Amino acid sequence: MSPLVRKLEQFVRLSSADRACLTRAASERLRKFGPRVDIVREGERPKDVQLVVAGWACRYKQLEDGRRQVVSFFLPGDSCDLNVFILREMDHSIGSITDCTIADLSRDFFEEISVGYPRIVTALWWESLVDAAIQREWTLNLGQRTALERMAHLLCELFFRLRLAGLTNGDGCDFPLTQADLADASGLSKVHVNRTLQELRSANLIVLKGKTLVVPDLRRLMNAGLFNANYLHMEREGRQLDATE
Amino acid sequence: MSPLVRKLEQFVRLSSADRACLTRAASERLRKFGPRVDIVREGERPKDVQLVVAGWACRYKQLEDGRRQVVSFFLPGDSCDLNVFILREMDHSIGSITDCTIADLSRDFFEEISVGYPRIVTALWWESLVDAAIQREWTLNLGQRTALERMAHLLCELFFRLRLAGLTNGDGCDFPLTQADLADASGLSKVHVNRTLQELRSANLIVLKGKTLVVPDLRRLMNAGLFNANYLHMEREGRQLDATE
DNA sequence: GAGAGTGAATAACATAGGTTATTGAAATCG
DNA sequence: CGATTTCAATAACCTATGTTATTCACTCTC
Repeated sequence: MSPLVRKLEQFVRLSSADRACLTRAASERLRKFGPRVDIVREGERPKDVQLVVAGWACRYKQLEDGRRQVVSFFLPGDSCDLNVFILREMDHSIGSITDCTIADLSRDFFEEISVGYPRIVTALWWESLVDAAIQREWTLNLGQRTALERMAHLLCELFFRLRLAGLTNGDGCDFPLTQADLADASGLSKVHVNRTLQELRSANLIVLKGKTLVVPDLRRLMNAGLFNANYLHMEREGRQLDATE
Repeated sequence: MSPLVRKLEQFVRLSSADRACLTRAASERLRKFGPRVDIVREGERPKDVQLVVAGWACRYKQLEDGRRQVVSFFLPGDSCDLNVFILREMDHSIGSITDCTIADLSRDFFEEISVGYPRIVTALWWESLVDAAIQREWTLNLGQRTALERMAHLLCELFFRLRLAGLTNGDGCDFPLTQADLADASGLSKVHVNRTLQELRSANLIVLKGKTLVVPDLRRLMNAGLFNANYLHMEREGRQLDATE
């Protein structure tokens, strides 16, 4: 099952027609990108909604003097704002981190689902509300948490989101971010990210080596990051996920 | 003309029926709140969409140890996320800053406009995309800008948004935020907010006294805050606003 | 109109995190 | 396979911002 379907099913029960519709959307109009290239650039007119079918990407904003902030990560199954096409120009860029496969979803696709696939519409609404909640949480993260808390929080969030998309194996996951990426996302310097990761390692909160992250005890990492998963809204009426599901 | 209508008309041309519909929505189911009280609390089930008819409010998140982050401000005419009612619980609180009048917009209202008022739907889409863009800009603000830039940027944003809603007079506006509010919003300490405001004052970038803000030269304040208004998407096809309109 | 509370200003001092530079180990490449 | 680039680690030093405390000016209230 694709990460997208898997993720959306955490919130809405989808029919097999729904799943087929999503699978089709994620297999047409594909574009492939190498690592660390721009997929969409600030200032361009948004034409489609981008769905990440495979690979990691990020949204980022940059100041004239080069300071750069990653404002969110795209994991497989994530897409950018619905309905962006009503805007005149992008206020941020989207860049790949790893090799990426992107599906472009047209305006027509959204018109199609809005008449024939109400559950998909609900699921996409849910996704966009979660995206907004994540962005608020990042504001809290950058504004209030210390370097150690901030890094622990970020790693928790990524781990939860990967797990939701079915991309973890046990307590580990692929982790292609460099320390420079983490610095851009956390508002810390590269050097301090390094120090902070050392600290997390020596407390046995993470094992991060090569491009693999292992979280031996998620509860402890959550505590270190003051992480409360409520903002990810991983619930469907009538059931709940707990941290270990 | 109400701040809401005035703001939405910056983006979409509304008919008089559209305007009447919005005006009606903003006059039914009103609740009044005193200053500095909670309007919605984290953990509650969202039942309606809140529209601020009058007064200033904010969204905020708090850590267990009391650290508090204001993640956005609500000015008159602003509303919280569309479709929140599909979520089970709020991941943040909404609190008043001044005396506030809030209109509760029901699910039914949104169903009504989605069949009969397509321009309002487009306008609300635009608003929610702008909200998302503002939240990303705050992420950049907290992650990369220095204290001085950050404060200048925040003041620029508020000034632009107030002007869009018709709530400025010339180069001045009401400004009910305390230095503690600014601290919670900017991730700085109260003391440093004070220092930073002094600095902005002595550079003649702002005149802030009592509950009034005057921006003698908006261009200069924008430069100081590395402020680029593109993320507010204040444009309608076929026309543009410039900084002085 | 004295007392209580809130918001702003300022000072003295402390520290978390930034900066610059160097080195080594892996990837990547021609 | 050696050359080049990228990424991670570490050290020495620095500064922007935080902390704690005090005072002053208002405004509210009884």
